[in-house]
Order: sequence, then C-alpha cells, then structure tokens
Amino acid sequence: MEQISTKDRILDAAEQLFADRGFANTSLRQITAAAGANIAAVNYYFQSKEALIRAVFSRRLVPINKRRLELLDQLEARGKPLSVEEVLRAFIEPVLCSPQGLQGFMTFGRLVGRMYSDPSDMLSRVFLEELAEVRVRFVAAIQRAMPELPLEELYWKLHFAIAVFAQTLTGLQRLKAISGGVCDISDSRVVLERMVAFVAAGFRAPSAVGNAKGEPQCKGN
Amino acid sequence: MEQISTKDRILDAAEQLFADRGFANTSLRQITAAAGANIAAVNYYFQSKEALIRAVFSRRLVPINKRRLELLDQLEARGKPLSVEEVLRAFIEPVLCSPQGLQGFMTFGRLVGRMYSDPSDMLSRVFLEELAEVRVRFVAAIQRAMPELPLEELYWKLHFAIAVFAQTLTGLQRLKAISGGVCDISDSRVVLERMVAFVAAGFRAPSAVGNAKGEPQCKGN
DNA sequence: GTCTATAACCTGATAGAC
DNA sequence: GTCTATCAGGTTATAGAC
Repeated sequence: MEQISTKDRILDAAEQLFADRGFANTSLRQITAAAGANIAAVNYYFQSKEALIRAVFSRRLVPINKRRLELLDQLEARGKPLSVEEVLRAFIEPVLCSPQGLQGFMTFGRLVGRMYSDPSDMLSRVFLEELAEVRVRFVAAIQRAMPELPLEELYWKLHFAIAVFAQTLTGLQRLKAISGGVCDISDSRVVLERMVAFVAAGFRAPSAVGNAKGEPQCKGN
Repeated sequence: MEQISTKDRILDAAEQLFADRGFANTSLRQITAAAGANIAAVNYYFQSKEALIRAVFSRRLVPINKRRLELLDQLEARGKPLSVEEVLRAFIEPVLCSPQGLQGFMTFGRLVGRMYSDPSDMLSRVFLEELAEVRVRFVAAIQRAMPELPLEELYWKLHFAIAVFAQTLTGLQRLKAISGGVCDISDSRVVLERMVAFVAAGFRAPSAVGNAKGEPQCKGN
C-alpha cells in the first residue's frame, strides 16, 4: 500500500521544499534526503534541477489547466452572459480543489506564487508557456463578461488579479500570523470567495486615469 | 563630481542586482564586480551579505516610512473623516516618488516586491520589523476610514492590497510584455491611481463569506 | 535502479600584505 | 581603505561499480 516510486517521492519532496523555501534556496541534496533517495537518482529520472522543477509543475498544472478549460466550456455552453465572478472562479477553483485536499492546495498554491514571483528567466518562461492557452481563453472570457472595459484596463486589472491570487496563496501563513489568528485560513472555499469578491470589485471599479491628472507630487517623473 | 564612495557604489549595485535577480540568485562577487570594487570591500563596510541586504533596504525605507507617516499625519490633522483612497495613497506615494525618479521607483519597487515574497525567514523578519510602526498606524487609519468593516475582513483585504502593490511593482515589465505594449507603465502617477482604484473598490466590496456556503465542490476540504 | 566517489565550480567569509 | 590569496563548505552533475 505504501510503495510509492522513487520518482514520485522525489517529486513530492521537491514540491514541498520548493513551496517552503523557494527554488534557489532548495538543493537537490535536501530534496533527495527528504525523499529517502540518493542524490544521483534525481539525475537518473530527471536530467537536471531545471527539468525537475518543470516536472514538479507540470504534474499539477496540466490537470488544473484541463479542469479550468472544462469549467469555462461549461460556462460558455450555458449560452447566456458570464459574470466576472464566474470566470474568476473557473480560474482558481481547480487550484484550490487539488486532489490532496487542503494540504495540497496550500502547498501547490505556495508553489505557484513562488514561481510567479521568482526572478529567474527560465521560471517565468515556463510559467507563461504553461499558461499560454489558458490565458488566451480567460482573457477572451473576461472581455465577454465586461465588453465595455478597454483592453488596456483589462490587462492592468488582470495583472492585479494574478497578484492577489499568487501572493495570497504564498502568504496565507503570514496572514494568519499578522492578524493574530483572527483570519481563518483553513477553509479553501472561504479563501476562494474572499479573493473573488475583492478582485471582482476591482474589475468593476471605474477607470482611474482621470484622477491621475492631479498635481504631480512626484517631481521629475 | 562623479566621486561616489565605494560603500555607496556597492549599495547601488546591490540594489539593482537584487531587484533584477533576487537575493539568493545574486552573489557578492557579482555585486562588487558591478560596483567596480573588490570582494573584500563588502565585508569591510558591511559584515555579511545579510547585513548588506538590510543596509540596501534601510537606506530607502527609512525616509519612505518617515514620509508615509507625515502624509498620514497631514490627513489626520485635517480633522474630518478619511477615505480609503487617501490612506492608500499616503502608503504608496512615497515609494513611487523616490528621489531617483521613475528609474528609482522601478528599481526599489521591484526590490520591495522581491523582499515581500522571498521565502527566507530572515528577509520576512526584516521586512516586518521595518514596517511595524507604519503597519500599526495604517491599520488604524483604514479602520477609521471604514469603521463598519470587521477586523477579520480588514486583515484579509490588507493582505490583498499588499499583494497588489508588491507584485505590481515587481512585474511591471512583464505586464508591458504580455499586454503587447498596450499598457503604459512609464507614468508612476498613473500606476499609482490604477492600483489605488482597484484596491479601494476591493475594500468596499461586500462581505464574501455568504457565498461560501455553496456546494462544496472541493471534496475533502 | 540504486549506490559511491569524484569532478568542476561557485559561494560567503577572512587573514594579512600594502 | 583596498587588494590578493585562501579557506571551508556548499552546489550541480556525472562516471562507474553493483
């Protein structure tokens, strides 16, 4: 019952450690030690650290992206207009509902956030590649949900939305600590709805460029 | 005219490199090379890499935090109720209006974002310490601006707000690239107002917990 | 498939000459 | 103050035995 392959144990350990400490701060030795495997094994199954990172990601992201597109298909098949909330939910729900339950969503959520904010060129490239199709579909869906929104604003707000999703998941423990335990982070459903409500309101906010004509308090900019 | 001290050249180079590549991915050798200094100099002026990181931060953050509190004092001295927008502006404006103009705001903004999302214990500790006083004051100010907002919700929304600020600044170049140049990131005033409008709308969004009672699509959570 | 041993390299930090 | 030289330890990756 408990026989998980060495390859999977390495993937599991890598996922956990990358989520906890980031990519640059996690060595292959730490991973193989945690996995009860030998340092050479990671090079036998994967060729390099970079390839291992890719594998850790794809393992979760491929089914998540599949589920995202399914949910979007369902929404669109319904025929009638989409709400921003529905589109946003279709995007995040598959992350929160990972097969490992809450524990899994915490781990992979942190991992996604780390990857999104990692400075490495390779990581952002992988991240964007892996999300390319999903991105196109969801941008179109939001455009259909808010046809009056100019494209430039849509991109800005999408940028903000991704920031909320990514940083919220990586920083949940910090939120709990800073709030002195006031914030309950144990129910992924509540986390999802809080994020969606905040972001959807931001999407509906009126254009901000008018305000920017105020006195330029930043001399030189 | 051009004689900047070695210490300052190291700080400048470190700031730029940390912003570009993160902390773990930047070596002291790269920094001293970029600064035209010797590897031993960084250990002469600062004791360790950790101390250098602290110094890079304090140099900018101390005046920024001072200005933040000044702006908040001004708002509160005015006597009458604050709006969320005013409080948020008082928090971010000092970052955007760094003395080095747009270039400086881009660099330090990226740096702040990196620090906020860095996995290292030491960095998050420094970050929170450096922000402790400012945090208390601004939490109180937002509470005064939105007295009806429950404390738990306030913390959640603050978490989202910080995410938007931090990730937006680190990812401005990415936004420009993904949007195909549609998004203009050159005017810090516009960036500020877009962030403030989005976040303020999120703060005013109605509570989301009611929605969370829907069918638990996440089995097991 | 899994191991040991090792290559080749980079890291932060420091001692000591100038 | 600024340099060279070096230390002790970490890293990824690989060759070759079992």
